[in-house]
Amino acid sequence: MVNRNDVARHAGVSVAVVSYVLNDGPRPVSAATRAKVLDAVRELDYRPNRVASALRSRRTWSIGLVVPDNSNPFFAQLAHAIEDDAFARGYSLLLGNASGDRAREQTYLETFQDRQVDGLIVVSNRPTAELARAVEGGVPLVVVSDHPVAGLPAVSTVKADNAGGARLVTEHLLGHGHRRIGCVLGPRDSAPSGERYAGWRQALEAAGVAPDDGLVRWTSFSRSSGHLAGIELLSRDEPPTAVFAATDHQAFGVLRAAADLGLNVPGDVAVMGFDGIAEADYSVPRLATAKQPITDMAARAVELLLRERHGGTEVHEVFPMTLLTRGSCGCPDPRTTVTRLPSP
Amino acid sequence: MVNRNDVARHAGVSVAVVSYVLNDGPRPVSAATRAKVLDAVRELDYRPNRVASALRSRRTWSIGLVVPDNSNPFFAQLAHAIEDDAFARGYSLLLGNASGDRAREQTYLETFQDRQVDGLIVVSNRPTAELARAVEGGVPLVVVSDHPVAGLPAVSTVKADNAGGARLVTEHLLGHGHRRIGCVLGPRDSAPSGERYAGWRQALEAAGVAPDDGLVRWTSFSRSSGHLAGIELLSRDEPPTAVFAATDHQAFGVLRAAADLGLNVPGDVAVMGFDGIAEADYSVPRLATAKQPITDMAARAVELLLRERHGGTEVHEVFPMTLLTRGSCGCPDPRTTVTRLPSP
DNA sequence: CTGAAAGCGCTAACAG
DNA sequence: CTGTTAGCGCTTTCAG
Repeated sequence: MVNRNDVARHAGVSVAVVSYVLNDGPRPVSAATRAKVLDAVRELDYRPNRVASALRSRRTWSIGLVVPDNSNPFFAQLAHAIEDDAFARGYSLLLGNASGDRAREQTYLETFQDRQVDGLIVVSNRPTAELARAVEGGVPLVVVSDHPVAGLPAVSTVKADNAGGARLVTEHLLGHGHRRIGCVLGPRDSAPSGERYAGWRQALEAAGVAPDDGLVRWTSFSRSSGHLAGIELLSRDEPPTAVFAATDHQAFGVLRAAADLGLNVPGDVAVMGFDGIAEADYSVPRLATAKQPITDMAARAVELLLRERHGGTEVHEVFPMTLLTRGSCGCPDPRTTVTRLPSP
Repeated sequence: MVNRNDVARHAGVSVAVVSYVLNDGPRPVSAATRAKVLDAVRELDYRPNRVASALRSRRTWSIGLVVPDNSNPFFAQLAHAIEDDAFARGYSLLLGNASGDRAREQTYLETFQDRQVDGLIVVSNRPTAELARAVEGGVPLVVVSDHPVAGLPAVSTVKADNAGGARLVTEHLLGHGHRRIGCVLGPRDSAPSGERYAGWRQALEAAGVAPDDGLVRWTSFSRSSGHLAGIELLSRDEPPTAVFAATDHQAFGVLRAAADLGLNVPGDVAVMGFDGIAEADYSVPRLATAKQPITDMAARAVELLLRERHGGTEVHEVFPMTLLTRGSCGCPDPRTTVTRLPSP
């Protein structure tokens, strides 16, 4: 493999000059010398070894991303958005799935630090404080989707307004005239889950409807859990007339449950989700939901992460959610009526 | 940061011994010395710098994965499966999205090599030969989902039996009595797309039905393209009574198109997809499809990649597909009939 | 403006 | 069984 010494020899300059040219500094180089070096680089097809560069400069130009499960569309879309930003800034992305395994998540936190990543973005069920403890080495860390706790180490966080989003959804269902609104949540110890539950309660109470915990299901954030919870709720003697699911994934499960029970959505039961993943626009009926501004959150997470290199102070950002009304909540579905196209 | 010198000093041994202990070789170490070293490691909370180790040993314990789009469930599930295998073997995964941009894909191929990955797995629309050219540095490469071309450099490939899968699907629709079977494909220059088209033709011809290219739509592998193609096909004067879509994503678009046109699936039109992504089991109706053995393919890709380190010869593997019949093709949906559960 | 030289932290001969 | 030492390829200070 051709290395920097070969280039220096070929160009008839010292190895330092090759660095100066390639890194545009830290010392200036005359135009003539620069040209000689660039020619040599081209002729030898030289590509700097980023590992050696990282060792010396203490900068790997890589960031680590740990998510619960990259095949869950919400995390997938978040990961893609983060990768976009990282790529634009010249960083590469190391991706790890916790896969519901604390030990595995911990291993990734450690191995990414051992690999000297320039920063770590973590999406986790674990409280931020616990994650911060795992990152004592001084690697910048940004936590996505958990809430900050007072008196933490310098960890920035980025999350959506979970309670506000849940209120938006619940208020919208109330607006459709529903009073018995079921609520499918994630695990009890998940912070986002608790906040979405709170939003559901707040909206009901504000409307003078007593929240009925018999209509609440604490389960896990998956389609199958949503399906099961949906079957349970919709099989009650007095079933809810609408269901709010804490993730779009769970809402898909509820849509399935309704179909399994021969119920029409939104006629017999309205369904709304949470997250605003892209696939929500392609279910039948289309899934009404509240959208997290995924790309904005991703952009901010990367920005905060890289800013911390320069010793910024930590920031806790909460992003507002947007209501997306579609067929499943009882709103007219804009594209449901399609004029028949002429055959080509 | 505590480094290996600190450990050696603390343990009262030489730096070499620290290496021998931590790497379990290449020289043996007495039990007593080993204990001293391990104690020092624990007391100092020492973690080896993997960058330095990589520079010296020429092994990064990382592999690069380039996919078109990690938020597409098929690639997401493939990436997850690959990450699982990599993790189990102690490798970390660098993930890059080509995002439909040749230049970006090329940049990733290069930057991952510059980062000295131990291997590269690429899923791409570009022909394998072209990818192989981008990887001259001798980095092991495995291409997923494209077909091999004779006379290539040593590149192993892994793919599903696209034509066979398409035949399975088409034969199944024929078995349901359909004769006018539409076909929604990806881009014309995509090899998998061409093979799925061939499978559709073969099945029709074998059944004595003349393939009608008026029922074929070459488009892109997305939900929206599937939707548009579905609207077109189903709005014809003589619409197909069944549609085979070359990806599940496209099939979701076709399901939407049917709903938009007020058509019942499978009553008015049967729909089948291709890929077997997890979400196909949660659409309404459930999407019948042919499943690629994603985890097997991922496992094999990683295995071939790492085997090449030891100078194996290239292999081209084709994985068989499995038919998954569900409500959308006209088969009874096992879980459609659910006994009402008693209220809790 | 350019060159020489000292490492970054680790591995693995080679020597004892 | 253990210690010494020469780098891996690069960056950057310090001299010239």
